[in-house]
Amino acid sequence: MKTFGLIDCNSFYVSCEKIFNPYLKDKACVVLSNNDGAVVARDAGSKALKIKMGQPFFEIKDLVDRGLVIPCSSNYALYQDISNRVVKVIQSFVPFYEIYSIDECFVDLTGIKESELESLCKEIQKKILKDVGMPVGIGVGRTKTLAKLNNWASKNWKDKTGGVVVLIDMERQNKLLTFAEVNEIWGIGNRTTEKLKHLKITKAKHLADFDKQTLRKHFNVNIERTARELQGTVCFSLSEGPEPKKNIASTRMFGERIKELEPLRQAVATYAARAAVKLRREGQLTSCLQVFIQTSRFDSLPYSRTALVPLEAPTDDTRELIAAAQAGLTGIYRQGFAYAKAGILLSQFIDKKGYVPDLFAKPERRNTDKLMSLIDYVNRTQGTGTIRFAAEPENAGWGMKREFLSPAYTTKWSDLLKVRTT
DNA sequence: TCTGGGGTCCTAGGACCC
DNA sequence: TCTGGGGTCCTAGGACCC
Repeated sequence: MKTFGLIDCNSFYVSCEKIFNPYLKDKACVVLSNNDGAVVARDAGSKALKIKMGQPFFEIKDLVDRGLVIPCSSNYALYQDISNRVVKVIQSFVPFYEIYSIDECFVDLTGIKESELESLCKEIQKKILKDVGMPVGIGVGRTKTLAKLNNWASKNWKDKTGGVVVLIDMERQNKLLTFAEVNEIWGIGNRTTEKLKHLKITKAKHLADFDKQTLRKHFNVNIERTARELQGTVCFSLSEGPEPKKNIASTRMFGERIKELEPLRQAVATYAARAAVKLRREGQLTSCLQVFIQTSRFDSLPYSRTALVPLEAPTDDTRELIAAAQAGLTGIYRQGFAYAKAGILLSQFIDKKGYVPDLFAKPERRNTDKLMSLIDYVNRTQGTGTIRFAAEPENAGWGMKREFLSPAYTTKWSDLLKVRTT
């Protein structure tokens, strides 16, 4: 029998901001998306103010102006660093874990006595809070789906549970399943919840008990697996070590609308360069690049096109990707629209190790690796943007708006927190 | 005026093959 | 009037996740 745990940071982005800014501690606080467009993270205080996930900033601006809620622009460098620190603590307790997202981590607790699980979890929780300053909730169950649901319970009944819910005994687990709505289950979204209603499935327990054949026929194999997991049968196992990515995207809304081709060419080049860095970090070559541009989906006259640019040979060379992106853009750009967003998608990867170049490959490719790894090295150690391609502008008018940005407390010497002693 | 970004997996259907 | 069967591969679109 297996035992899984899920460790999940509470209001992760907001908690990161609060670690370094004690002023925020007792305030209601939200973190905004790129361009300060919408709310992407809320703490208990902002939830109490009925601020919703994804709510546009202008709708809560009034609350901000009245000082009832403090906004922060998103600061991903900070969040990633805090995330790494949390994982480090987890590592020191558990050898087998899966980093599921920036704020969640599955752990394999198989073999630990049922009577000891709760105290172990409390200890992990305490240590993460003490060493990193991050509050977490922990759910433990017989499958990943159950661990996730128990984690939800740990947050939903935080006061009663202290943020730790361990359910190994299936009778007790089933009690929770009769309480929990079906849309609280991992893998069951809005659409599926609506469809399940027609089958009179509204609680987690209904789904667990439902005929698996019928589920598979009406939905798909994953819904069937989810239902089995609710009964305690392991269908999803821990995947250790990150799988190689199958797609890489780099997309952004612009800080302001763009009408002309030239700034679009710059934007697309900038995103292509960013995607290329991710690609090289993965050790992959791409054979296909997609570039898209779109107006706002709220526009009365929307326009959205994607160009698919096959590459002559698999590559991770920024120069080739920029050229491909701009060539694709030329084909889809139409005058007369106010573009709000553009992006690059890379797909169809080949592992770089073991790739044998085509007999007819262009000879200049030979310089690629040295040049690219030098650029990556300089940018990694001296700061992003130290070396740019000419196609990428230094300061673009359409660049990101981040009005409420916190300092890079942990990743930039100049932003280090200062402590004054008097 | 102002509405996120980056992923994964599954399925249906078309193209193509023998 | 009649019009194979079975297989693979690829893509677009849908649904989900954080």
